[in-house]
Amino acid sequence: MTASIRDVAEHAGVSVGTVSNVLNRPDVVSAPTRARVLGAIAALGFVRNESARHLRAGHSRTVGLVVLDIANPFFTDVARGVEDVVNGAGLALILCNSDDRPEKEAAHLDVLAEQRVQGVLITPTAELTPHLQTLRRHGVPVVLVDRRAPGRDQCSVAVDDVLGGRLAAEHLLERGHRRIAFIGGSSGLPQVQERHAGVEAAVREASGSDDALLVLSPQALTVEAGREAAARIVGLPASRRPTAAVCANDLMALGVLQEMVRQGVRVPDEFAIVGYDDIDFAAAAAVPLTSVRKPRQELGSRAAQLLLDEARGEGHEHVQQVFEPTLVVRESSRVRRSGGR
Amino acid sequence: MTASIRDVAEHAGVSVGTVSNVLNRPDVVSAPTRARVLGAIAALGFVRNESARHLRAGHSRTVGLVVLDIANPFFTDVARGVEDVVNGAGLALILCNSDDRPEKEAAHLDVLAEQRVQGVLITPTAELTPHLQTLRRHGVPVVLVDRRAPGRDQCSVAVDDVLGGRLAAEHLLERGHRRIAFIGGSSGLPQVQERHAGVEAAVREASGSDDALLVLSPQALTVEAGREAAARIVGLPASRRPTAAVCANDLMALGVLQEMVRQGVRVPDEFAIVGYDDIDFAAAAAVPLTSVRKPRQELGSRAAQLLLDEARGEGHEHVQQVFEPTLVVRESSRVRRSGGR
DNA sequence: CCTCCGTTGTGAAACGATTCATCGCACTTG
DNA sequence: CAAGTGCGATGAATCGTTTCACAACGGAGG
Repeated sequence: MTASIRDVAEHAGVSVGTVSNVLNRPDVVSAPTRARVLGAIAALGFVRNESARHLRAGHSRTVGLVVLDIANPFFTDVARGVEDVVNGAGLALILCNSDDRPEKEAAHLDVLAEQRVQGVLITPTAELTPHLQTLRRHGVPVVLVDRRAPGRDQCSVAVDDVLGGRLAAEHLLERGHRRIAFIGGSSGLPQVQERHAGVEAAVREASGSDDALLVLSPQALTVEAGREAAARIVGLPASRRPTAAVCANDLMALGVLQEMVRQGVRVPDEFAIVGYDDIDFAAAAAVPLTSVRKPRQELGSRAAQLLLDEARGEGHEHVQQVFEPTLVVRESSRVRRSGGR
Repeated sequence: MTASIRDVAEHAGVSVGTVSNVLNRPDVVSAPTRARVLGAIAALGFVRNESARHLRAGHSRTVGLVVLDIANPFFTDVARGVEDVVNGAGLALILCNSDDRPEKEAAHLDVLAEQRVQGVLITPTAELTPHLQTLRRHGVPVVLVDRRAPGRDQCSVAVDDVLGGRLAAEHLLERGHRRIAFIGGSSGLPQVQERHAGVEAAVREASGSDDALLVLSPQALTVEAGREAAARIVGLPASRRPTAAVCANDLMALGVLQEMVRQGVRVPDEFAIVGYDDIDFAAAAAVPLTSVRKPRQELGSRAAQLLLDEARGEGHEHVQQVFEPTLVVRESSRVRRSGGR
């Protein structure tokens, strides 16, 4: 169907080696020959077969990125950062979505392994999945994104989520909130656990115990889950009901906000909300969301740079980079309250 | 580095052909041999080289999707629909982002052509780019997404955007709005032009002329562009200022809403807003957005099905499918007004 | 005992691009 | 004039997998 390098050679009256030279080192080919070959390429509409190149070269020109939720703008922002760097290096990006499900993640990793990608960027569902281990044992560079590497033998680009959780909780405590909810998730993502730990530490320091902290763990980190969590909070007796929540991400925070508004609970007067990630939509919400900001795009671009460096080989040193999050205060937590109930 | 089929053959004491048979038609291999080969595969951690398979087979196991804006949830929803179908068929998806820039689109298409993808799903920046033409001439199936094919010789999955624009405008006209803005974009996307046409037709039918329609065309279809457009509207003298806007997509609508709120213009009382796409965030906005709903995920899954059918060959018939949009009314246009001043 | 047949397994020939040792040729130089 | 030099172009080998014609072998049937 498609013209091969042999067809081009024939059409131009040269050998395949010469065509390849025109493609890869034009300087060693004389001008007239080069012109003839280029003419043949144009005439036949020749397009290089990447698989053949790859097979011969031993390494492909693609990189894989596996995210937890493609519908979460946090990850599309990360993906943008990755894409810029990867495309800039002349490579193609295969973007995969695991939906926080280990089976889907495993399937994607299998495909990426078969494609012989130069490396994999991943926010994994679990710490050390067998598929990830296998990949690394095969010498495929793997960089963890938004997740700290457990050891020094691997690159990672993460955010200090304990600090993030602490920032969020301290902010609410300062505003006088005494009963706080942490709305996390049940899948056990370390990011969520760390945020939880930060919140817990802050609450404990402020109140001496963590009775003041209510922990909810819906299944997923989605808007829908946030709505459900809010409904449960509203259903609590007033004496035990928290007056504010730290959410594991902005999607949940938006869900909480929606449900609170729907139920007639005034935000932030009756209930304050702090989100996490500071996606663009946080600022556009019904009540603009206070959120913990992470350098989303930079997370992606830095991770991609580390991956490319590792893939290039030659004295690569593993880096476990940790960014510091900052708190962006908006309406959803603005009003000062006068101490507990 | 990685074990090849030859290593496996050696390790199992059989020929490469037999290993291949174990992989591709296990039934023709005797049970004991099969077991030995599978043992060797496990022992060596053998992973098929997809490029070599592809090279031999003549066709790859990947599909490309090129979207206009990966940060727009509309497209991530479409991508989800595509992914489900494509992965379900055992293929991998290469997701690319053109940012509505022809050069980026062209670069992505080049890469996809070199990868010899089975087909391309694309929301193109322009009608008939040379790169798309070339791709099709090479026999690569191309399905247009959210864009009607110009002829019958190609599959497409689109939405009737003229109707969508009309629904939005008629809704506002019914509510008594007499001066309406259409906030589109300058890049000339047909989708936007059609929405514009629908709005214009409705306004003309209602008022006999289209003096009542103010058209703004910021550069991009983003939140930021929406904010700028809103600022311009607020800056108009009251006598010429529209009382409502139809936006080319929800991102812009969110931007318009944000700026209006910031400037103290009450929505919907002083200014009504209708968005387009009905992304999930539309319902979570400061003032929940009225929007024109499209079957986002279905758009993707249907397009992917058509692509796979075409790629399979054998009596494929091109389909130009058009979905009907519906209007979802929310707060941002709820209040009835008493006719223009 | 010979032939035929079915079952397993073999090995070489592709697929398309790259690489590299080699060759032809024109020119320079001693 | 012979030898040396350097530029351009050549073509065979190679990457890993699949495919397919064919071989080896054991058993059944005549």
